[in-house]
Amino acid sequence: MLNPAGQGAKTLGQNRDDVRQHNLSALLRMIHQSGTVSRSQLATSSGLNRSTISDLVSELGDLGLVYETEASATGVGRPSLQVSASDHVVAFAVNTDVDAVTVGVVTLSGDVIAKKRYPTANQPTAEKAASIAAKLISELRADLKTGTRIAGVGVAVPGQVRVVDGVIRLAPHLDWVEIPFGPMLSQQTGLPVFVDNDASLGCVAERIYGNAKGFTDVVFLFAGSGGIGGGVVVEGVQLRGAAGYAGELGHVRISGTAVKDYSGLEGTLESLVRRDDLLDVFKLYAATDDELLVEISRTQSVKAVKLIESQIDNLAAALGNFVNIFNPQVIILGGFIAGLFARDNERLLNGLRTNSLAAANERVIIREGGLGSNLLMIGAALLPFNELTANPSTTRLYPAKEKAAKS
Amino acid sequence: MLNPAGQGAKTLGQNRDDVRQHNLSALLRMIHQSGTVSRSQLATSSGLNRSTISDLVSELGDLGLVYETEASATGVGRPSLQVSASDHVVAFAVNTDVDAVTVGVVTLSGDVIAKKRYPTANQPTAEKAASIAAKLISELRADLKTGTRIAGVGVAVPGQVRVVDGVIRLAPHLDWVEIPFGPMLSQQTGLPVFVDNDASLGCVAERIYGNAKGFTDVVFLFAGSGGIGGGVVVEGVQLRGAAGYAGELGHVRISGTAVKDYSGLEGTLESLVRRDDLLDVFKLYAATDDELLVEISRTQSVKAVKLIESQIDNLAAALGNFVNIFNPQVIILGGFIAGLFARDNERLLNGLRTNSLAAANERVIIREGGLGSNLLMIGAALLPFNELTANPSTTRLYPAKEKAAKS
DNA sequence: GAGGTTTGTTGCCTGTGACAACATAATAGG
DNA sequence: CCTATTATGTTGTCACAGGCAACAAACCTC
Repeated sequence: MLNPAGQGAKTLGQNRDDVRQHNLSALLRMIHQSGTVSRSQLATSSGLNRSTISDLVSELGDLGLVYETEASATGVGRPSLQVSASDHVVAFAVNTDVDAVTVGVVTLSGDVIAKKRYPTANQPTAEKAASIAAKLISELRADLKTGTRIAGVGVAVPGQVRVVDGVIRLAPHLDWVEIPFGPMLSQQTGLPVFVDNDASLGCVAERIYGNAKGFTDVVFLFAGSGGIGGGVVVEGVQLRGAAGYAGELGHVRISGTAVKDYSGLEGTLESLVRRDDLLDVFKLYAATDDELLVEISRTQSVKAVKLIESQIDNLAAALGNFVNIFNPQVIILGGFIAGLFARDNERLLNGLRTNSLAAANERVIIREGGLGSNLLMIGAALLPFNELTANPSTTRLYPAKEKAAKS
Repeated sequence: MLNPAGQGAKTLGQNRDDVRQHNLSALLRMIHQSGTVSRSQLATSSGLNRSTISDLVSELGDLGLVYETEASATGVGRPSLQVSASDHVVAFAVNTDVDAVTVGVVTLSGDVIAKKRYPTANQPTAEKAASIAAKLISELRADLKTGTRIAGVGVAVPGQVRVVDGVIRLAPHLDWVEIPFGPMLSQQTGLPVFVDNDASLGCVAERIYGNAKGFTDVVFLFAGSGGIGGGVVVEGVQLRGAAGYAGELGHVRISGTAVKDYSGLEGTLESLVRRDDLLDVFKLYAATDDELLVEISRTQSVKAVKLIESQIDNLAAALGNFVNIFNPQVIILGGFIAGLFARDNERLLNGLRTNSLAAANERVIIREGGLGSNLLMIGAALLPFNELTANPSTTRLYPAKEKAAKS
């Protein structure tokens, strides 16, 4: 080995077989992210020859991952065939939250075709959550159309996840510590399971299907009942860090105050911009996000306005940090902080400007998220689909009916 | 185009000719970063066949970029040929600082074989700095051995740089705003010029040649007379951001205090950990870094110790943020903050732990930089060399004697 | 010196994508 | 309705890069 810390995987040489795999993978990724693309678009985007595209697409078709349809003509010349991702290839998306376990079925074409939510009284234990998830997956699996094939399971967890082996290191709101959730669920379902942080997955989902679509440098911030999570995409690549814990944007310190957040850190964004404070001032208890957003947008109460302004200022300070650090093209806000932005975007933008360097902030766009309640379903499903698109011809797919499953 | 914001360059298809270029590039990069590698190491690291390595290396040899030597035997079996980066291929490294312009000559093998420093009374104007740099380059170029070829010029600037076109957006300590420094210097030297932020280059240099060698996730923090700069490497790739302004770690806000830094931002790391404050407390004026480091390490003055501890605490808060955000394997400190760490590493490590999440901080290593005064020379030279290693067979090299230069 | 081991070299082979020529399907214009 | 034009799909051929096997070379051990 040249390097002590395991570098080199990126600069490896490329033997001849890899080219085909690389190209298959590149095409499938384009098709997956776009849903439907014409062959000619594939050719121009990839730089590959028409004949090569033809060959590769037919191989993807043979693998059952895509299908072609004839398009109605739009201009001169022979109309190009439309290539679409198959909706007979699906992934299960799991979200373990404080008050429920949700499982969805997402097609390779990007649609959420089924979703089941299983409410839990308190925070479930990891074992409980895993068995609920396995049960829901089993039910949903039984309902799948014959011939449907399954790429795997993606799990979105509000906490820090060691991505390589699917171990949840710490999910503070669920009170889970060092849980091998991936292996647990894999054993119960017989499917490959991938686990990642919920906000990171939300970020990737927004980048591919949502309001950050097409951007290469994205900062995503999601505020829910469990604090503030973040995700970052840098030059089109998800920021994971050495072990996969990167992107904990809610725990960034912006103040010297001694207020602590859920993880015991002081003066962090999460400790200063709290959903509960808003609920308090509105005298709302157990409100949905929609109700909260309505209150934020219409309140005239002096006290509430003051709180909102203070939260906006703190949010601006944090966003300023992120702009200085990442120089993103777009910042996506989700949850109630999107409401703060909607309430007074001028104040947030001005605050952002005073808290960051002009060169970095001058082109930043701030937007609300665009995927709504399906955000985490789509994000989680991307995990198995990414595996599939990376290795289209070698990734194993699993049948809908479990009896046929064997290694 | 599939995407509105110009993605896709990464997922492009790969036509057949690219494979050769990719492999040539991969091999040259390995050789460049290691200085000397055996052919068998190249084969195992790259996964390419012996015969292919032989072919590719001989092509690199024909290009004059590498040469082979026979190694003394170390074990059983036929000894493998050693492949070394040529020291007849050089790059000029330029550092424009507040008090001097420095130009060095760096070989592809990684040695700084010449260096000239031209002190300036005050901050030079950009025009002045460019003409000084051009003059030094011309002198150094005349002294080069015949047959030496030049890859280009790399410039390290303490400020924000738009990397794509070499425009310095803002260098506060030099008082430069919106300066097309790259084009200016390119015109005067007739050589391709690449410009980047000094701390970012320092980070990359430390990662390839210094104390972060072999790590893939690195946070670099450098504190000099002009404030605190930072650089980040994520999964082996330099963090640049959308326009190349990312990594401004010195301007990260960690406190609500109203102290402003050089760029007018409040409560930032740079505003709270100041070199001038240390000089004040030691009653040192215009001290070198070495003198300052000695004082930091040996002082017993209560006032000084208090200041040092406060700076360590603030530094720890900032490092905690970076750990939460990037989850790095190693943090490299340069300048006087390395002295703070050396003075009381326990305090810094404890502070880091209380300011970051356990999962992310548990494996972080903190080290001082290892490249000393050559840091920026090596870092800046990497810019033209990276261009060369990316395209070994198509990058044009320039002769040592200027008269032979023609487009 | 014989045998084992690792590496460099040579010649041949395979697979992959480029390319050109042709076929096909649309629009534009008379 | 027919032709010209444009854009795309299809087919067969070709060039070229890297794999592979066999051999040669250089080292170690016994």
